[in-house]
Amino acid sequence: MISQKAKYALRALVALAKQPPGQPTFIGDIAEAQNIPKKFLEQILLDLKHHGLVASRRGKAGGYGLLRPADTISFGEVLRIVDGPIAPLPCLSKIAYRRCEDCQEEASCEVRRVFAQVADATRAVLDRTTIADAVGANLPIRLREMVA
Amino acid sequence: MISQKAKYALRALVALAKQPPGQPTFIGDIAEAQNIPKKFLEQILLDLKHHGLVASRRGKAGGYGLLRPADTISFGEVLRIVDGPIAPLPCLSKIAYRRCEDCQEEASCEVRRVFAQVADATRAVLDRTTIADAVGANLPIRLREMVA
DNA sequence: ACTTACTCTACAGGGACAATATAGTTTAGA
DNA sequence: TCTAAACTATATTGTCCCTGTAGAGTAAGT
Repeated sequence: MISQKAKYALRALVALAKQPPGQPTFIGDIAEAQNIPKKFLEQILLDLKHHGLVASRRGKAGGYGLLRPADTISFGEVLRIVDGPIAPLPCLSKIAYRRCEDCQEEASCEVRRVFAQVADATRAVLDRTTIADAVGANLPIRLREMVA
Repeated sequence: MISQKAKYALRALVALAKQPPGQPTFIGDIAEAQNIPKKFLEQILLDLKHHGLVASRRGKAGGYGLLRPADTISFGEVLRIVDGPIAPLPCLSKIAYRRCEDCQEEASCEVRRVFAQVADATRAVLDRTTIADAVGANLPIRLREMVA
């Protein structure tokens, strides 16, 4: 299960990607449209900003916008920022490897071997799919052809 | 991340599968060999027993053993018993479907669509791989050929 | 009977999750 | 300049789950 926070983050990024670039979008608008508690969304977007995914402008005409093109932001990257490692076992994480204290030798661990396959399959989807893909998949067929 | 409990359950089942069938194995022996807290393992095996994966005999010559052949017990089944749904979102679970209260319509949810692929890929591995596969993968090459 | 091992229920400590609260800072526009 | 709207930042709260312990009870072999 991914966290509620990660789901919010992805939905917010998709919403931002649909917005015309250049002019920022209010947190409040995203929160309302996406049914996300506003103060919670503030934290999330702030976090994404610290990681360079979005940019903000303060003041009355402020708001948030994507800092990088939507097709360079993968689901995997967002999940790692918000939820931490994707791997189902600490001993399979690339960004936060940790040995399992309770198993003798990693090389012969049957459980690890199976979950390594799971991790590979998961990463194949999450690191390949971008926010732009998600937005694109939702366009009407006709429109999608025009884009392609 | 899968829970520690699920990891213990899988390791215990693999250990039982390696044992000669017929005679039960002590919880204490498995706990020691696999570095699992004994009382915790008791709970786990009891749970697996209630779900028909293992059987137990009480008394001095008691212990646990697999109730079904190891090649009929999939990793997915064990995980669902111990950790609950495998799906990364409640709205993608087959055994415990729950609508996401906070998203408008499921059909057009971009996040859901992406994670549906993750769920499929994950299930493809977990529901296809059995305890017997895990045990078999660990045999020396020569022996594996003899089995095959 | 007695020992050993399984059965079952209860519960406790810690940490993560999902917010909420509060205080402060910045900017646009009247 | 003044102020409202918006972002920034930190602290706190309540709930739930994970991991593990404790202890009393039950069954079976010797």
